[in-house]
Amino acid sequence: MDHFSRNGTSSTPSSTTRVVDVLVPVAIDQAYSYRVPRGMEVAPGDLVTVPLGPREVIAVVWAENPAPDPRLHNRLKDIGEKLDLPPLKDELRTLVDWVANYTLSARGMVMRMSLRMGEQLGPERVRPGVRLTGAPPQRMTPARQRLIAVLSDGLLHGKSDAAKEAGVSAGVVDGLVDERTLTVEPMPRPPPPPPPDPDFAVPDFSRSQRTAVDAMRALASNGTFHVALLDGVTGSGKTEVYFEAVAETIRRGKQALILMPEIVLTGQFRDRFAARFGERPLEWHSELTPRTRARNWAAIAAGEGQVVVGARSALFLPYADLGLIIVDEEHDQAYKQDEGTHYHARDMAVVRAHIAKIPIVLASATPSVESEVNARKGRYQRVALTSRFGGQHMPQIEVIDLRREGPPRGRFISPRLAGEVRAAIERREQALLFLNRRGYAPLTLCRACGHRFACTICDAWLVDHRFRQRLVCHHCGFSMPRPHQCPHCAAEETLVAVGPGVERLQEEAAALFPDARTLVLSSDLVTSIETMRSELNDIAEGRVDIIIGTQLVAKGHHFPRLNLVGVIDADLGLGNGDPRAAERTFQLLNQVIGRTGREQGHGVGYLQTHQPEHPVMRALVASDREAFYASEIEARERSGYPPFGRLASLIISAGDRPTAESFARRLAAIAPIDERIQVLGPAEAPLAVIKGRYRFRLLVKSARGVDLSGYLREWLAAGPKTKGNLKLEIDVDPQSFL
DNA sequence: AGCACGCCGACT
DNA sequence: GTCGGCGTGCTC
Repeated sequence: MDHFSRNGTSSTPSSTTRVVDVLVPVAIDQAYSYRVPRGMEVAPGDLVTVPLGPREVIAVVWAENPAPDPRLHNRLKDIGEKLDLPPLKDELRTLVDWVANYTLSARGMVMRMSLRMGEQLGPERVRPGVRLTGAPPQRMTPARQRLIAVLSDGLLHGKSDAAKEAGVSAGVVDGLVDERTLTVEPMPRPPPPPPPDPDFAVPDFSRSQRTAVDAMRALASNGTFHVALLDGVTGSGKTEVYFEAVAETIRRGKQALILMPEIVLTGQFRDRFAARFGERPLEWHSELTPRTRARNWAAIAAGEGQVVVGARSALFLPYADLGLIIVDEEHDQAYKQDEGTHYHARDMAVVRAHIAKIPIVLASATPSVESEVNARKGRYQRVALTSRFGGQHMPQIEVIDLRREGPPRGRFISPRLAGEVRAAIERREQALLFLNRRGYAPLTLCRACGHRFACTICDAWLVDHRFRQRLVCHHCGFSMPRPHQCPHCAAEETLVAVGPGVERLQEEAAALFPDARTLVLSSDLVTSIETMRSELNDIAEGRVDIIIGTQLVAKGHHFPRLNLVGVIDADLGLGNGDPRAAERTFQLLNQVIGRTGREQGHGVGYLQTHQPEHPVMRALVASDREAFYASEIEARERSGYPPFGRLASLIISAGDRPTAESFARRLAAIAPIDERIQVLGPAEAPLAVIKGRYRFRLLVKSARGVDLSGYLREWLAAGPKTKGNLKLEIDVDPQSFL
């Protein structure tokens, strides 16, 4: 028992002292108990500050605690203060508990995602303004003259704005303030932007869109829990159609959340939104500055931000009155968070909609197999948009069999594809060469001794990046200068690049089409959103003939002059043992080829492949989506993979192999017996070493409908304690197997 | 001796 | 997650 009371706070609680359970934003699952100071009124959901160890944190009152643990009675501390912010609603607290339970992560960490408002919650900084009120200064200078001219209207100008407009430094402004020519007044706070106008510009919908539009409006006005799968091919006007559900939600005075997989989208998206609603939506993503983050958080909590466009973390925000969720590109893998709390934002969005009893729309041109099955079984309402808007045709797709008509050794563009690209350029059209591989070459080896350059701390080859003149590990970021000598046999200039990357493809394209203007779009070459925007603009304005890109080009960009896509290696994503490989390849290739023929209506896609008979290639060539889903659903059902069975993965990692392996074995050995559940492994994880950590994996496979989280919780509670640098990562419903 | 760094456990 | 405590090992 602690006899040394801290700060005199640990006096014996009298029967009148109220105690509440408070969830603190740290990696702790239980709520902690705090005393409520006399005169303070708190209720579950309230934001408070509490002392936690040596510091003070913002936390949330989670529940009343009428019977505090007697072992803690003299250690309970007081709540600091109650913050003047709207409380977290029941609905959000239930979601936090639900997600923490499902993902087996600490509730404190899940709650933290709702409190990500930055530390800038204090009152808005007042911007100083200046006004011309006094006599001209004794000494007039040209700079002072210009400033006075700018302020001659006698109105209040922002101090830095006025200086900028007059082309003078802030010192000149201060000088005139000292001379009493100008007076400083606080700038009034700019009024919040007007809410989006649901009737600003309602588009004329085509006949084929109208049914879908009606469904969207109906779902939004019913306002109850309901899941719709908005299934529309690229170019069918999906966005404009789901905007009608958003409009209806605004009319009902409620908030709408639009989730997006990649925030790069918001540039073009923002403009489309403004064209429809006359205002911009509120944004939420990791690139926000702390100030904007705090402001947007407060606006969302106060119900002022009526439409929020955000990345997955926007799901956990404390909306004052959420009435609709849209998950755009619902099939996108980027919705899965793979560190900290492992959650799938699309799935948790459905959970939130269910808890809040509101409608949700999942939109995609290539729905995830999970959502497709739900639509087929009638659990989700399917709202289909089957044709492209404005008379555009679906692209035609052809296979180039690399076994029969492949390029010469060391080259990657087949003669037929090269011919088609040449013809396109001659027709003054654009071509896109797609290769989902950054850098110059994925492997470098020594011709003399066979030495291969591998990362020293990961189980991966180093990727040659010629543009940066370095060999780079794509898993940990390690890099080294490109050597000229083999470190193994000391031979000079014997190193050869093996396999293609986009940089090498550009080299080949430049050799094949010396007069064409080429541009590489790859995430590692994107220095800023601004240059990316100007490059996209160059493409749109026709200043580029051949675009060479990775996955980055598949995401939502609109290339008006593009009519030809060549997929350099259509097999790249297949055959790495990942049960979702086929689905992902189908979605990615479909999306890339969907970039063509958006305006002139005769897009063609060429798939270079070694396996033209693969169901993915066949379905793409025949434009037969049904065939793909039918074969994929059948395969999943046969093997008991999601959504017909459930998976969880446990990754055990440690600084040395034996520690990781023996822990994994001990854990596997005590897995509770359950005839509906199989525990597979431990096996070395697909990437056995990352950042110097040795990784083993246990795969838990169960029938559909089994409470996997409950099973895992019970199992792990009885398991050996993780200690030292040994780490156990739990991923319920894993998406990727790497 | 003095301190940088890493590991460990507590946090109501 | 974040802090302090404490051990190890290295040095103006």
